[in-house]
Amino acid sequence: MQKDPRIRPKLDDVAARAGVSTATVSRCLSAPQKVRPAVRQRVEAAIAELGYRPHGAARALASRRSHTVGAVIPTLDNAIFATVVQTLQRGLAAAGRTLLLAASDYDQERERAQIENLVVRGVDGLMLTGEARDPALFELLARRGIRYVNTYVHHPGSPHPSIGFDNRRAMEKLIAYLYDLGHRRFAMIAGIAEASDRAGERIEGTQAALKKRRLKLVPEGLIARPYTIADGRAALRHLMALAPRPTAVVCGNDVLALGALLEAPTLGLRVPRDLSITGFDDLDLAREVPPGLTTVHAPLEQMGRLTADYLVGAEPPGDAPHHVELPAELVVRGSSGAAPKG
Amino acid sequence: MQKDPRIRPKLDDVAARAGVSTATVSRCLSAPQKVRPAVRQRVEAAIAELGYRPHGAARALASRRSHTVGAVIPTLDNAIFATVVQTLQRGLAAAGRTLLLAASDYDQERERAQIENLVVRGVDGLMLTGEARDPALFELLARRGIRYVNTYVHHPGSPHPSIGFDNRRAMEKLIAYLYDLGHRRFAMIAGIAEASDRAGERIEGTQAALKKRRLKLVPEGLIARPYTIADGRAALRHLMALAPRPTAVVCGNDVLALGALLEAPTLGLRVPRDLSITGFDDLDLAREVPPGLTTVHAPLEQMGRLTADYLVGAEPPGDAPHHVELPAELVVRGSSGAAPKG
DNA sequence: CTTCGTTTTGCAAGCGCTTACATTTGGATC
DNA sequence: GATCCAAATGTAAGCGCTTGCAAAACGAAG
Repeated sequence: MQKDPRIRPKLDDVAARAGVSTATVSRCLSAPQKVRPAVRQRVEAAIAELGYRPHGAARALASRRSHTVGAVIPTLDNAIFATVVQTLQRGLAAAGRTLLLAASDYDQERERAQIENLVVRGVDGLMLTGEARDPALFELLARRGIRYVNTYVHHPGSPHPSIGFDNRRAMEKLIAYLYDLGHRRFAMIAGIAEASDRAGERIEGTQAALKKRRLKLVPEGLIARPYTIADGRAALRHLMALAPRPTAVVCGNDVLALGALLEAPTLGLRVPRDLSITGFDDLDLAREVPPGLTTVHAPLEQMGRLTADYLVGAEPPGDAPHHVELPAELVVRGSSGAAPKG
Repeated sequence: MQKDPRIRPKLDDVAARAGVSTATVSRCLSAPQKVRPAVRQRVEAAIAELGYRPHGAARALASRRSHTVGAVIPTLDNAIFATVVQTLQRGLAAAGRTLLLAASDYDQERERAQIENLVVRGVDGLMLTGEARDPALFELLARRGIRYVNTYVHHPGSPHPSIGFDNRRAMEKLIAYLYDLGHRRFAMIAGIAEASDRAGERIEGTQAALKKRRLKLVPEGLIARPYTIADGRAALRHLMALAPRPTAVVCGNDVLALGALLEAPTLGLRVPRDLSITGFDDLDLAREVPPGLTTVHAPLEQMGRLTADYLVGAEPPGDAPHHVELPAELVVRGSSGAAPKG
């Protein structure tokens, strides 16, 4: 194989061409202010002429920083993760970092594997989804000095940094609102708690809020389903076959709620007159689909941005773990209203 | 700083502990069948006891392969990219590769920067969106021997590998279908051609198909908009203010079509009786929103899977560029029907 | 023109691993 | 047992860059 120096020139080549040492070229790349303008210009010219591009792995090896951040999310199929990843990626790119993305498909073992993999890849920071995972993983991250943060949750007491919102409290607000509208018979179409601690917290929050009001879900009124519109539809059919029928169906997320909302007419139900339906997340669609979906707004952009800031941040993590609570506000739209009489 | 060997043990430590050379440990990691089971076991025990994890950058530097694949997409905010990235990621993970993700936000300059960045990171392969970009970038990839592929397009004549579908042909099918239903007055709500060659191809495909039938878009009947539901709504209002009114509104993608579909009732229009609306992509929602959106199915999962296979593939790229055409089938649902009389 | 204190530069030792190539080992064969 | 071959293992030279430290260059001050 012919060794053509034009192909993949290295630091040495640039140094030779510019008539300086490799150290100087290296400094031009990572700390330009440390090198005299005249020299820098020569070096930059050499770089441009040779089409030189630094070798990331070599840099990472020598400098012990990869300028890379990892994220492990359940799936990109749901906009709530896609949006956060999108914002995160933007923030990282702006700070010269590259995003390594992994999806766990809601599988604990796969999540572990992905985290390990990202650690091996040398990420400087790591965004995680939720908090439910083997403590050994957190230990691993701590031992390697990798900055990480749990997102989509807010656990002020936890030793692990988090940036997110309080899922339980949001459900409390929602139930309070529906209760004040006169609803007393509640049902819930929830996500799978085993797969997602956020789904679990929303269920718990709902149950706690009801209990506080001396209510509970109607018998068999809690259905847990994965996140698809079809699941939401099917679940609503089930719930509406119960007696007594619930007057309010609280959904663990907007996708399920959308399914319920679309199914209602086919069951001869008018929303919100016969039935109130609520979601969680506030997807774009929640605003668009008639009559508008009452839901809880998940502050996704904020979460992504703050996560990027935190993971890129230089300040050494303080003594207390970093906890940021973002507001998850109730958004009232047309899908909820006064409970039907009787 | 105390040097605790338990923290970040290295290959040497494992080798010492197992009483073998570093070469053997290395082989245990990357070619286990080359080492005798007894020895391998000792090494694996040592690895486990020490909690050893290889150093990705060092591996990449020494082996000249990063086991990393990059993807540059316009945005994750649109499910059509999220789905492909999701599938791609799965395929890569299954092959032991990690995905580096970058979004260009439909900006050429940003795309260039992202590609360069991924090259510097040492990706072994690269998924690109569309084909419209500075040839210098393709040269760069070729020079570095990085395998890449354009997706979402099919350009059999191009020197650059592609895995995707024929956007023009899909529009031809769609127009043929509408024409046969009696439609003669067409309008289009398209994506921005400057930002996306796919959007451009869909416009051209539509215009060509109409021309072939001695038709064209009604005057001022082509509106280009970014991808949001609100844009689709606004665009439909514009189009319906034209005289004569179009009887079929062809949309460049499902999001715009959804907007149009949701706006129609507020304009007093019944779909498909007064107006036919079509989309492109076949999002999950297209099936769910009444009366169902007629659209073109974009084979996203296939595209993601094949892209992963190709980028992971070992066979050296043949002499002819790799081109895979995926079917983009018309999916007829309730939003299209016979043209209204008169 | 010295002398000193600052920058600026260069030198060279790694960073942790892979992999030709050389050497040893373990059997199979005679 | 001796002989030979293939398979297993070890040796050590990098992979391309960063960075602590030393040397040189530069100016300001005397």
